[in-house]
Amino acid sequence: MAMDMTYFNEMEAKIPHGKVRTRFAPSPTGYMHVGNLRTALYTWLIARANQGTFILRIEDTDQGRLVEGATDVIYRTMAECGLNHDEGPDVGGPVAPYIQSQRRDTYGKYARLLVEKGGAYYCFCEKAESEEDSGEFDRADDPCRSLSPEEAQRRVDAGEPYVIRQRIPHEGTTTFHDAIFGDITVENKTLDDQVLLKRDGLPTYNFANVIDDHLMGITHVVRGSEYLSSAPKYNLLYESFGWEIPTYVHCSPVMRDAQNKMSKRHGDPSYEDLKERGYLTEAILNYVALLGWSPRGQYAEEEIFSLEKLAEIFDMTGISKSPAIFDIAKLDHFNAVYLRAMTPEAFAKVAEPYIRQSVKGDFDMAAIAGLLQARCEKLTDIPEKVDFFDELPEYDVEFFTNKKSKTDSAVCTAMLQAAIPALEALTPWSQEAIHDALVGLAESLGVKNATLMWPVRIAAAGKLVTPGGAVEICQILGKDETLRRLRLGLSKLEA
RNA sequence: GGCCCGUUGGUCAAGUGGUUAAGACAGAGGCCUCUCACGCCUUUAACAUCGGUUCGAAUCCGGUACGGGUCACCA
Repeated sequence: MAMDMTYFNEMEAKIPHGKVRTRFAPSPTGYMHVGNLRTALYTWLIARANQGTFILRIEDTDQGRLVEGATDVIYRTMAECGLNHDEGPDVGGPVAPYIQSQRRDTYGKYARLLVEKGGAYYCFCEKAESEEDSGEFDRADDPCRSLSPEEAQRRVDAGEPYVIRQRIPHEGTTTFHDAIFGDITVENKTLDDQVLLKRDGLPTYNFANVIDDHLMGITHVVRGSEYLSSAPKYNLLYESFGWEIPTYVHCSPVMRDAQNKMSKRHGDPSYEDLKERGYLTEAILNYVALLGWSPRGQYAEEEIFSLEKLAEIFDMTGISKSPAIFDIAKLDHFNAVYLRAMTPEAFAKVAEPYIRQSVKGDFDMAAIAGLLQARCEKLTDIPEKVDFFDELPEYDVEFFTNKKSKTDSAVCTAMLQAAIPALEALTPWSQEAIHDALVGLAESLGVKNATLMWPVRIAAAGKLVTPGGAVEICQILGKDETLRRLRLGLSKLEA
């Protein structure tokens, strides 16, 4: 009884050929791990570096794990990162649908086709729960494997529940090639007859992947190295179907430490968490790109790359085999580099909301941002640094004493006594004017700049460490508020 | 336990038989300087281990150790 091949012929006819096609296929869990983001990035880069097509596919076969709004997180993250897709659930494409739950009948048809071709068989065994952790590895042959096709068909027709299992040869070896790991050979007897189609008619992940990747014309299968050991079974599947085998690109995981992967469960940050912690998208992407990949040749000594530049120079042979530990300190550095590289205007724009967290008063935001740009690694560093503008903090008179500036309370008293009238007389309250006045004053008093600047800054800010010096702070504070604070400092010293 | 994979400074990593074994982050020291930063300079620190091949090995081959993955009707 020959199968009607019309359906399959139609499906095959739709497959695009000739161009590199990659896919990112997340399952919608509600957030993007750093590892996922990196996989998405590499997948996108392989497509872009080869003028290929990048596809987004949603793997939602596990209905029990569906999370509300989870696909939105994926769309938003991808869009925010600039990892635009050419085909996907939202934009459609020639091999739609791109959501696995909408493709379910396809898998069943292909599973039965595979049975027909001899690469799979019906299995009527009860779910074997006993063998869970039996510690046994040489599992006995499944009894259904040797059922005659007629017998199996008869039981299927009789309505007996079944699964479809892959028929793995007992003898020989299977070799597959991975772009990162090279050739890997395993003995077929170490492979088991995995379930392809579950009792409920839904495909297992491994089967759905093979079917979808083939029908969508995927040329490069990029995924985590945890799938390395199932790759031989994929090859056997492709061979049974008589399909072309794609290029495998297995990526080692991003680790939190030497032995654990990054995980939400351990509190490791997702992409969204990192954004919330004050990191820029560009910095995150740049860092993540280099976590497990490095450019060769002329770019080997550089590490600041825009997404566009990466798309130009990315070469998947630079992906490393060993896992990489996520180092937040290095991300801090990348973020700082990106922050400093922004134009003052652009920086002021992203910084303002953070400045506003602690500065409600009417101050020059651009000027405050100017103080901050070279002084923060993360945007979240900001609020704490500028909290003295709105309100002068309570501070200890001891702050006035500083060895390096050669100040103590007596010196500071004298300095403030001289500084107050000098500043009071200033008409244009500009940075330049304040600077000239104070530097001139220091000179006429015969002290070094620091000796005068220190008490002025302490009195103006009430903090030992501030972004910017006395001049900038006074300017931003305004004349009245500066004088008020300096007088307050003086009375503190005289008390 | 079987099978598979990995191992260059604390971290990311370059390196593909001959190098003083890059570079970056972090650390240390210094310069600059009105505090802190920025910037600049200097500096500490590595080929897991044992054998083999070779005139010569981080690079090739084996053993060992350590780490990871996988062995689901999960993805």
